[in-house]
Amino acid sequence: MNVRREYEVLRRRFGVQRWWPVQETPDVGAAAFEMCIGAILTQNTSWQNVEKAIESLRRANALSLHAIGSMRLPRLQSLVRSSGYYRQKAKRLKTFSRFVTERYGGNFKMMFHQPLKSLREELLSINGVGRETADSMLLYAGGKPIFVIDAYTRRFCKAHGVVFDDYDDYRQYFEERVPKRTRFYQEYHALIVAWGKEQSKRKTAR
DNA sequence: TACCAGGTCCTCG
DNA sequence: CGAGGACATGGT
Repeated sequence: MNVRREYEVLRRRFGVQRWWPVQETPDVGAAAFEMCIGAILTQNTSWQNVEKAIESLRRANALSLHAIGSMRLPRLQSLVRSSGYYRQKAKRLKTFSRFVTERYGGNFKMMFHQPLKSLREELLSINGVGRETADSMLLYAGGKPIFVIDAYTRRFCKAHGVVFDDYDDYRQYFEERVPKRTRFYQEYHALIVAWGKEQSKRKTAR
């Protein structure tokens, strides 16, 4: 497929998405942390359910490294319950928070100051953080130029006759065909999600 | 009622 | 490795 052209097609069809402008928020650290939490909670789960969980965390004043790290597990489980797999996810949130606390002395933002490649490796070493989750964190929280591949992206590719076996092949496919710019990657992925949602809506309407 | 949703990890052969 | 299963809620 013509990856550049398909971007324009999506852009005309769905308009500007501008997901989570973390870099333009007053408290960049807080917004980035929330983005990372969202990335874990959304694993194989609808965003709608994730939003409820994030709202619960916010109301409980629990959207911080320290809060999640020190909270009792059952309490955290009940706060993220609506996101599904809630025992597993509560544990993953804790693992992630503890990792950052130990590795960076609780200075969450410092994490994104190291070289991209080693940072990605590091994220992947955390239990509960796989490639899509790591890349979402890098792209949307860290503002790093990494193209995120998810179920929608694979479906989008397939619809255009492009199929690979491996996750990283998809990533490479996009990255070598569009300008290496964070904003562009963010917007493109968001547009693919918009496309994917419309597809599933249409399917159920048939 | 059944099926799906922006994955990841573990186990077994 | 690689296939298969577990994890769980909320919406349609």
